[in-house]
Amino acid sequence: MAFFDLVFDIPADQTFTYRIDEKSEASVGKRAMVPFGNRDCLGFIVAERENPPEGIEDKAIKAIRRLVDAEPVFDERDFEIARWMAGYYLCGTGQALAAMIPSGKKMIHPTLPGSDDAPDAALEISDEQKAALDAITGSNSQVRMFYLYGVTGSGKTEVFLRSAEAMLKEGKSVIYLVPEISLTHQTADVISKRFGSQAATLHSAMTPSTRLAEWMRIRRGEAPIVVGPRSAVFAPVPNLGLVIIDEEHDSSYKSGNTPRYHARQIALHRCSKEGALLVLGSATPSAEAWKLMAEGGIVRLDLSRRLSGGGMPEIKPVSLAKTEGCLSKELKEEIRLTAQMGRQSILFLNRRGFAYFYQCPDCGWEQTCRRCSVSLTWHKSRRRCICHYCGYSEAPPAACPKCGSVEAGYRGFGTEMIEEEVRRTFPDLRLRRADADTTGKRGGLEETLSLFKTGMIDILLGTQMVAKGLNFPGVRLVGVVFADTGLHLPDFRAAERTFSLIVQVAGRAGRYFPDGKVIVQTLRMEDPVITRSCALDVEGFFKAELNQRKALNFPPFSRLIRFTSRAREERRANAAIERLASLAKPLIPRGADMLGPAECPIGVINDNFRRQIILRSPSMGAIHGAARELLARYEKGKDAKVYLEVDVDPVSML
DNA sequence: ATGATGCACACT
DNA sequence: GTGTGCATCATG
Repeated sequence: MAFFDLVFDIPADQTFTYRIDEKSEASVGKRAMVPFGNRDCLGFIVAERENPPEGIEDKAIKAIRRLVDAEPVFDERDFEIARWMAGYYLCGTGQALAAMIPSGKKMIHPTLPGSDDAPDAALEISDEQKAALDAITGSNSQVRMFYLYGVTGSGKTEVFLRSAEAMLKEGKSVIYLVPEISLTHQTADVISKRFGSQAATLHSAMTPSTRLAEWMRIRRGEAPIVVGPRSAVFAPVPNLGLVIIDEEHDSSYKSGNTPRYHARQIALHRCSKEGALLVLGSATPSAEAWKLMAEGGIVRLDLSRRLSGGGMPEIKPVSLAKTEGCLSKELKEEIRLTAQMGRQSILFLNRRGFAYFYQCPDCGWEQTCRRCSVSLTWHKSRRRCICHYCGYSEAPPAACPKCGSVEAGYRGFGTEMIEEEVRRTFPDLRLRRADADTTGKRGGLEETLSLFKTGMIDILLGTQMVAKGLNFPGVRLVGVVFADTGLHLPDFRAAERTFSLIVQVAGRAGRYFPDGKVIVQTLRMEDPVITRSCALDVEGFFKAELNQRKALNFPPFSRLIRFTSRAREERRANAAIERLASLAKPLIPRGADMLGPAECPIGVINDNFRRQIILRSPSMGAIHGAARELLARYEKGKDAKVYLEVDVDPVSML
């Protein structure tokens, strides 16, 4: 008789012991179906033991029903990552393992795409690219982190690829992360083509069984380069030498459900544990990365020039003040002109408007919280403007305090509304909308994009997702319909995201049509976020933004852990967060503080009321213990019908 | 997470 | 005296 400890995909961090006949194939690293409570559950075998644990009768030990895997799917290194994740992200070890390992049961081998014939003839690379490559490949053991900072089209990808090649030559493995695969498909294809069958791709579109087959191929060392979205950071490559994170600023690297890990954080941990190099890259780094570069923790490698020699398109901020509807005179003229030239326009709405905000339509002034620097959200029911970080609220002003306008009121902006106006203004032009509503059906986006590519559409109107569709030669004009939308979000990263988005849009636009034009509509002509993004002044933006963050003690100058209570009934959500807050108070260490309790920026989602507290501290170490203890104490007398969510290093604060 | 179990109040 | 709803508890 042999005994094994298993963990499950449940929040409780506890191992359970099972028995099995001696002759069986059970071993650490395999998964097994076992009776758990009343039902059968998939568990991860994490340890073997001689005897059942103390205090548990032999007859209480159940037998493993059957083994799922013929060979182990995880090893000691994976398990270490899982334990670290459980500690860092305050989840169960089993939950961490479940997030890492593809859920497939049997392995279905994917049909290998393409063949590995001749890689493209070696292109010449620029001096800058060469310098960057040399820095990376020649890095001594001291320097482990690099950032390829450069505009779209400056040849980051080629440097990434060559760094990877150099690493493979040394017999080491590479993990190459790209943002959500659905829209970065081509990137992944380019990479896997270049490396032929040496590359494994871990799509989110693959079935779990196919993914598991790839996972095992990677683990056997048959694919030393792995390309994929955030979950690929767990790829079980032997002898990891390099992790590349392309478009490092992209928020899809942060998981949206438990465990809410950030691929960058996991990569950091893996690289230091496994002695690998970390190379990040973007034209618009995250504030975290920028600060690290400034401090020298990450070596910044600049790619300042566009390879094709093309310049940037003209980026013109245009005021929306005193504009009826949502299309300025300039934008209308440019749309008309573009159509006359037989070319295409993209109208870009940077976010689906959700929140009503209190704002002056004449000068763009709006209420912000003095302590948190976020916009106050207008609450119609309470007739107050409320800060979602600290709960501060004030009455809406009768007139704009800045320009005296009495037109101030709440307003929103939606794609439907814009669509209608564009159709009305340009009845002769073919318009197509691409957003979550219209692409919900399978292939919707693909179809729209291919119609657009073949010139069957004159104007493409859409959200985030069309930003990636900018690589069409027929496009001349990009209009950012309302750049301020993102700025209204009650999130301390609002400015960063808005800035990043505009620069990205402009960058992509310029890559393919340097003769083109970008119009950025705004009510805040003098807002530094708008002016700096239109001037592509990344340095200037971060200088100001980091000063601001420092003054207000937000990341990257502090670390956050956010607790959210969620309940059908408002009073339950309130009671839970109040209790949590009072439990938290005595646990807060010196130098740390607590924000809230307050309503979440989106106070109700799906008929669930949401409340939050945020623990903040200069270092994660200082609040980790407190958060752990808080969770333990809270769970003791946990509130009924209330769900508690924990988010370490939250990215979206909504 | 998830489902069994035990308890309170309601109603045939 | 049984039935329904919800809170509590344990899962090996």
